[in-house]
Amino acid sequence: MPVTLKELAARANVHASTISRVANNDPGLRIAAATRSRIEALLRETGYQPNGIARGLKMRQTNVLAVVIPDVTNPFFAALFRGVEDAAAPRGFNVLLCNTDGLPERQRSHLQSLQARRVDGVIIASSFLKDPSVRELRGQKRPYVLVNRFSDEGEDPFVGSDDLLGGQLATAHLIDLGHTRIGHLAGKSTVSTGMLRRRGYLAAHGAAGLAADPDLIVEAGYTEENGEAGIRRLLALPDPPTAVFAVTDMVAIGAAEVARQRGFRIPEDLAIIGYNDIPLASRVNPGLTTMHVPIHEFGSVAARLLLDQIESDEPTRRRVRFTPDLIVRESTVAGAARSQRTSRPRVSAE
Amino acid sequence: MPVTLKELAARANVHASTISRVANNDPGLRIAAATRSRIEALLRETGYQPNGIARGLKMRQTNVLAVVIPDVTNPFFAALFRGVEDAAAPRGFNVLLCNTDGLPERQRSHLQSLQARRVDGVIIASSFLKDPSVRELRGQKRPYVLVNRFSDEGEDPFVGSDDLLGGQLATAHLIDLGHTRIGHLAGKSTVSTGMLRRRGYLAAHGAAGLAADPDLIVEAGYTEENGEAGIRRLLALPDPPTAVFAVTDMVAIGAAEVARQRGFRIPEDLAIIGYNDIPLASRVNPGLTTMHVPIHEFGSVAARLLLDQIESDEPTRRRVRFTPDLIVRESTVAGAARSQRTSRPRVSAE
DNA sequence: TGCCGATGAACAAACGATTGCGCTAGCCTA
DNA sequence: TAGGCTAGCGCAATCGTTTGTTCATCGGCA
Repeated sequence: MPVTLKELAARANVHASTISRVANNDPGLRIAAATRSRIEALLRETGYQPNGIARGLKMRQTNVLAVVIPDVTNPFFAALFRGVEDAAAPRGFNVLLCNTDGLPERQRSHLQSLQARRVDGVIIASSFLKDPSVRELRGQKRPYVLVNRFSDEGEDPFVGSDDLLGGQLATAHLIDLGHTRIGHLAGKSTVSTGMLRRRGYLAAHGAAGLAADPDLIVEAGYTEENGEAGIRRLLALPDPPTAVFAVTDMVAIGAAEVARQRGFRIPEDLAIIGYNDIPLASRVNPGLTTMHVPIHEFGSVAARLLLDQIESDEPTRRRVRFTPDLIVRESTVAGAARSQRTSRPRVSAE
Repeated sequence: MPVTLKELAARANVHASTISRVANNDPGLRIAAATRSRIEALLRETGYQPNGIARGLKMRQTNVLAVVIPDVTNPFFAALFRGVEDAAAPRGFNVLLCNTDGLPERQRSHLQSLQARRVDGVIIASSFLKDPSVRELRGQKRPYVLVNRFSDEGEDPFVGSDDLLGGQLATAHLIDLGHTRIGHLAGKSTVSTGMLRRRGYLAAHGAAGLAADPDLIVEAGYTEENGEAGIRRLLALPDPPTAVFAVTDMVAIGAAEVARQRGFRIPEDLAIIGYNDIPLASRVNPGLTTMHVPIHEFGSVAARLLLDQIESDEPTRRRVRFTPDLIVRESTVAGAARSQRTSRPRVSAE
């Protein structure tokens, strides 16, 4: 049972408040040197640590952040979380992790629970374009930051990549390689990344004077299984694509696996490009061409945005968008250098 | 600003305590039907949620668990965490995630912070054999469970695999394939998994009447980089091994990568077996032969052990050990069926 | 009519910390 | 010697709940 202020007070023959001031190094504290050293000795001796709960109640601050993601088993979100914790821990914050599996009801119940717990801030990388739970969050005064995906009109604080540009660059890469029938394993149109990357895909076609065949766009999802199912539909087409832009690396990996099982050589018969450059991307065979985004930084920047809001006690509307970067590997260009980065990512913040 | 009991009390013309009893559905509560429905309507209308901090202070329970791991970016620990959360969330618990990067001082500082926060229980998958921070934990009355690695004399509650047997089975597999010079990329001897799997490696040699060459054992570590460095040392030997047992899949993957870069064909020139069967293992090329352990279950069983302790308010000494299972892939047997599981894992609990 | 037992709800004391303010010595000054 | 200043602490309210106890009211019964 940890020691309390009151017990220490009894032992030192002073009032609890005095112990508290000494422990907290109250700057304006006038105290006899003897008393101070007596108390300090006692603090060291007992290894006193203030009860964070009581302190949280009084101070109205818990020093806890929460991260809400679909699934930490997905390397993208694991890296994101590390970014958050690496920025939060040095500033004395612990981080709760909540997995939603992409289910709105789990997201709602997690957010409710977080509100009841009075966490100081929430990072959500799991939101939909029209997301009631995010709307609620806007109503409260609790700081929050959206990561990777944004919601609605985009008035929320946000950290992510320029998905429109990314989708465009990815598709343009395939076009540059001479492909004209390019499939798109798209994300949900209810999710910003899905919508924007798809728009980028279309924009690249437009810019190249290519007509985009609607049949070549299948709304897959974000998981490996989604990629497997999606590529099956594309390959079943009468005139199947020679290249595919997948909305995420996991989708691309699932697609590549199925294609290979069906005897397609990659990239000769089917070129594939993903998005995010998760660690796994450079490790699969063949290495996955993809759009690199600074995942770890997403997390740390989001955390800093949150912490600054908490410390300054005023909300922000800052939106930080990183420019994605094409990484060419063997899944689009046979014999490409593995794992080579073409340039450093740039950042644009508003 | 969320509504408080006192405010509701004023609005309903009753005392705060009455609201509290209604909200908590106090079984022995005698209350006029009219009052009750008036209060219930108010509760619904305002969406009242008790302040978890105040409640935690009074009840001496936070409904928060913590998971302490080296790095969630490692798929093994990500899966472990999911297991914990999947078991904890339905019972109303949230879970803090703490990454230590294997640094004892970060572990200490996290554990201190967790103690100050009065989390209800701690799951540690990052402990050393002689671990001062675990020793401290034993001193407190806070429930804890060690996962995967245990500490000291092994009197702590624990969930993991039978590492001695696992090491033995892995090595025996290589011996069965005809290898006689088998390298071991070992874990730290200060960590239970490292020590036991190494012992299993030696035991398999003994059982087969093979002499184990001490030069073939290099204490590598647990990361991919450790595997890369380790295999370099093994390959630099005058009489290098024809097969390698790596203490974890990540180490095996690092080793395989370097070996392949050096022109070794796997498994023809060098057979490699790992441990844990992380998702990545079936996806690298060639597929990694490994010892399967139920990672997700590690987490969920550990969480249940913890929750049972918390609810019953009495500590446990239960130790649950799963039997690892050989999964043969192409990294030891050319043309082996990918991803095939030989049998269901069995469990032994004490 | 007077007493008693339910009934329905208020009171108040925690839980452990923080913090503005008040109080008591002692010393200095006029 | 009285009044004032200051150093050095203690007091007590507060954060929002929970929960054992007390209190008032009312109906029933003798």
